[in-house]
Amino acid sequence: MAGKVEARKAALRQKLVEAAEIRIARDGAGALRARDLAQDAGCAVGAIYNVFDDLTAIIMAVNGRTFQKLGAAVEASVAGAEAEPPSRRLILMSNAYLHFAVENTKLWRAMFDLRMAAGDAVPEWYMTALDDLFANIARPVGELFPDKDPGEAALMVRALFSAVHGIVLLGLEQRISGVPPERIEQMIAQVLEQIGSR
Amino acid sequence: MAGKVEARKAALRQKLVEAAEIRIARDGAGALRARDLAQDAGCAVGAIYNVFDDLTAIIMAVNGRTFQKLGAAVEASVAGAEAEPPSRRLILMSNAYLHFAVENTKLWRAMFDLRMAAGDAVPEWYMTALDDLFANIARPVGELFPDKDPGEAALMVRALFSAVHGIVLLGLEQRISGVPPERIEQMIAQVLEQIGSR
DNA sequence: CTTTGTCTTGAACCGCGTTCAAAATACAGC
DNA sequence: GCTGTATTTTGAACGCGGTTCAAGACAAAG
Repeated sequence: MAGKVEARKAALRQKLVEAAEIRIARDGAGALRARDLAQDAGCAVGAIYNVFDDLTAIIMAVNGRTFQKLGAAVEASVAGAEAEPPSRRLILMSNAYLHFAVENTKLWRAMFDLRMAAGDAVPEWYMTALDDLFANIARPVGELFPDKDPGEAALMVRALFSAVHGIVLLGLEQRISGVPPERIEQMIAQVLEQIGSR
Repeated sequence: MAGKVEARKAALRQKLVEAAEIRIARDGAGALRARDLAQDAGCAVGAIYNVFDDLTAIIMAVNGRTFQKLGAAVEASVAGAEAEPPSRRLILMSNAYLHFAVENTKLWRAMFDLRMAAGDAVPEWYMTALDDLFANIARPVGELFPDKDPGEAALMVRALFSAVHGIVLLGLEQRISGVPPERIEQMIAQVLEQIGSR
């Protein structure tokens, strides 16, 4: 039976990622414990390290899945809305981002909490997913500012994404704004409408 | 000699906070070690706990000082610029915020990294410092939108702060934008100018 | 069936926040 | 001062948690 080991490894990988996803979603990435994970996956603690370099590698794997879902949610929010004005589409995407963050707070946080270990090579899937997300934002931005050169437009795309991210981040943080999601929607709309109607 | 103990305690408090500030500024809050701190302050590990509840309390104390400095830097950036148009003043404050973050990255990060332990009472100094900061932002916002009611204006203030915070945060993060500070200034200006000139 | 290389196991290692019993120190009453 | 009591300071020890590693289990080849 050749390849049995490979299959075992792959199965363990998947079980570990699934267990980690459940635990992160419930308790946050900071509460993830190797021993709990091993128990969930029905393996020894040491086995984890045959399949992943360390715990952060598992969190990264979970983050990959989260990023996929986030991208899909944002993309879906403007599917079939091509006729809407560009600023409206920006607001739709931002609200999709907000709602994803509200409904998957712990998983969403895990994506940004993880301090990248000493700048060693951002994973390729990360850059791809990010580029996809930015491409969606770039379309309405291009319509709003047709005279901007590509470099400036790219900067604007990042600026808008970061701005919305900031509003969602601090809006969900108790100590800074601590306001209900409807208020956060208002904040996003206030800012983006100003930009759209200049 | 009554009160000798108090004096000792106060001196230890200060030495610990100073040592912690130096270490956080250099290595980040995550690298703060109780044993290192005790050595820096010339006391036993246990002594730390006679003076602070735990390590996060020390980080909080450092954050308090950082917040003071940040507030002062932002306020100074618009001192004597009352004649400038409001959107220009918003940009001045944002750039001050950016430069503070660039020059004190680790200390600035520490303020936001600290997960507030289960929502138990945000410290009073925190709310005060935040309100002071928001008051500075509220002035130009009030001039830009004189017709907005107070509630909406307050929301706008928070939205703008959060947006700028987001741009600075992700701008300094390698994996998302990873652009030089001048570009971050451009991003802020792009967004705020759109808002100012509606 | 034996050999050899690989996988799996979980006890052990180590770093680190925090605690606590013992030693040191401060203070009050004489 | 001196002695007894209370408080503070000490640092070794505790507990937790990520990671390692020597020993046993297992798979593939001869």
